[in-house]
Amino acid sequence: MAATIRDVAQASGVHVSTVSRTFSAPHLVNPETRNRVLAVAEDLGYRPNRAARALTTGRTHNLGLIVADISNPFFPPLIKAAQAHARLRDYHVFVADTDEDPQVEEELIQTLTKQVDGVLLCSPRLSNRAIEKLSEDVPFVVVNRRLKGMSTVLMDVGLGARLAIEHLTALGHRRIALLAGPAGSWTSREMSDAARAVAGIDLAILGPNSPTEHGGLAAAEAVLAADVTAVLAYNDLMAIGLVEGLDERGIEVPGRISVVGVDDIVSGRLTRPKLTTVAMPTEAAGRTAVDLLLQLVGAGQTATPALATLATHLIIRDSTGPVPP
Amino acid sequence: MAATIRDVAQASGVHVSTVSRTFSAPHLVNPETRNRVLAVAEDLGYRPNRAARALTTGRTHNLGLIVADISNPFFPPLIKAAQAHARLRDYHVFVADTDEDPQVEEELIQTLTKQVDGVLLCSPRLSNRAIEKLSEDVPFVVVNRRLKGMSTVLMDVGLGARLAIEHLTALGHRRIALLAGPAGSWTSREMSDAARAVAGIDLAILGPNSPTEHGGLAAAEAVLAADVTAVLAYNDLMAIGLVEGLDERGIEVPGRISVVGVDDIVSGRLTRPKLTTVAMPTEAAGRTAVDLLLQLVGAGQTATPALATLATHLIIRDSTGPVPP
DNA sequence: GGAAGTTCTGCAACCGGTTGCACGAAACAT
DNA sequence: ATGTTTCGTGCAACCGGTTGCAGAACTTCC
Repeated sequence: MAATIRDVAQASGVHVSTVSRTFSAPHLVNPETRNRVLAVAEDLGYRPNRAARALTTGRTHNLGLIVADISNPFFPPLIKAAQAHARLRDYHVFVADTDEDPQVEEELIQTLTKQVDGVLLCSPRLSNRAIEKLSEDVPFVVVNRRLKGMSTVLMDVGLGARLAIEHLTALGHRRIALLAGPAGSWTSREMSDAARAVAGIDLAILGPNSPTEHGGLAAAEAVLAADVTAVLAYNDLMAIGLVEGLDERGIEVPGRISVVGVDDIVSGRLTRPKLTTVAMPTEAAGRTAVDLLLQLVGAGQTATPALATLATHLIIRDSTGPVPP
Repeated sequence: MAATIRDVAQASGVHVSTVSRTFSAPHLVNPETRNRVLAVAEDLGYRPNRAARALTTGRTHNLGLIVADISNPFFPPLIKAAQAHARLRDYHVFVADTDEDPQVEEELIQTLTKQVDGVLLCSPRLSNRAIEKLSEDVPFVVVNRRLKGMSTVLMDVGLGARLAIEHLTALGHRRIALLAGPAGSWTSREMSDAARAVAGIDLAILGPNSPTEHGGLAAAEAVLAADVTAVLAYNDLMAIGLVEGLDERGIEVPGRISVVGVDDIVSGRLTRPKLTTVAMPTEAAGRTAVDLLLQLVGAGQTATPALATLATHLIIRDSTGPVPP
């Protein structure tokens, strides 16, 4: 089997504690000894066993990352960035998918708790109370949900919504629909609040809707009934679905109706017309979340929760145009 | 801190070993005692510490899942399925992204080795020799690469390529280009072998190319130079990029050139024209891989490597049409 | 030359579980 | 009544590291 610390100790004629220190506190051991130990360790292919180390130190050097749906194209860049960033700091990442089920989410967190130093919760579906309860056991960073007393990374989707609406009003649109997301989504509420705050427009809020292509497709009828010239959708998938639905009914985008999405997923750049959208700083969010979490982990219970708000920006492509005459 | 096995033992007036058995070998303990212990455990919120358990049993109940690029839309469904399937069997999954870098891949596997019972390697970029070497330390299942003596899940992309080519020939195409993927990709070689085996066509193999939208875009010129009427691309991303590149040059798809992709990613259903493509059984692959891996883990070194080949099928949409006159 | 530091290493307990072994009590057979 | 099983539980060693404490060897300073 794989070499243990005792094999190395024996082979290099020192006590196990010296070998241990060679790896976890090198400055405490004589350079000469250290080199000898390192040489032997290298020779035997020894690598410290993280699970064993975790047992005494209480630090697993693992993080948990929980998302509602890995297949939603919004998440992979975040996961990727978080994972890469964590790796640089010598942390591994468990990724778990809750399938949008709060029950699963809770179980997952509970079984993961003992194995990680902290958990990244992305767009959680759990209630605030449940999250607060669970956070007694393990540090959390929440992404895309405001939760007092907890470290949080927010993407300023309110800003994005305002930019989008302003872009539309600049094009002459006055009657605008907001295609809302799932009920209870923080993001969705944030968007409608921001949109309502823009003066001089006539806003129709439609929803809640499923945050998928299909949800957008299904909403086409409601959009037409609302008699608007422009739509801001909860996310790109819905926007794409909506364009499809409008197309089926012979409504041109952006000729008759302009459409704006949110997320800037890859697909949005590939559809015709190319989607005007609010770009989310997902990679930055992943990295920031890991930073905040490690900060929390390092600080122990004395931690002050931090709040990071990341700016969003509007990407103007081909799905928006001047209001028809 | 969280309750340990000793807390439970004390509170229920039995020895720690009895508590341990209550969880890991219930049949060995008197039902009455067991219930008492369980009640106390429940009361104290006790959950067994997996890391500690791993130390003695040698089973971590964790799996590693290594992919080249989480952001490539081909992977998330596989990750999702694998992760969900593993969870049902009480396994957690580390997901790591190598950024297509063999070096990173190797390091990742090495640091993960001690923490997992087995590793799922998806479309590895490492050399066969390196993989064989690493497999001495931990069981592997390789997805999308044939490796003798190792458990393997293959998606029959050769079949897919043949179906695609036959579809094209049925439409009258004779001069067909194959847009290859990265050098050293098993999938890519498999596709060209299968394509070459189809009689009666004039096949141009173009590549290697980067397996991204940009790679497809960049290949547009080469495709035109090859003077073909149809193209089979290594994957959907490239196919979409290619359609884009052709469009920029005023070449209609499928009017002048037909294009077929591989993977059936969501984006392919959203582009205009909708992409004809070879659908890959990614979810099934994820589940099968987990099954094979756990089988291997259970069997110890006596394991016989297994090979699972999953069928692919062709989805005909709008990017292919009859050969132009 | 002796006291007071430094620096390095060893000892042993500990982290939170698991498990082979032994032993006492109850159940069964003779 | 005695001998043999079976069952349930306790004991203690062990998994592979970490770490507080103690002491040996070597400096440094008066």
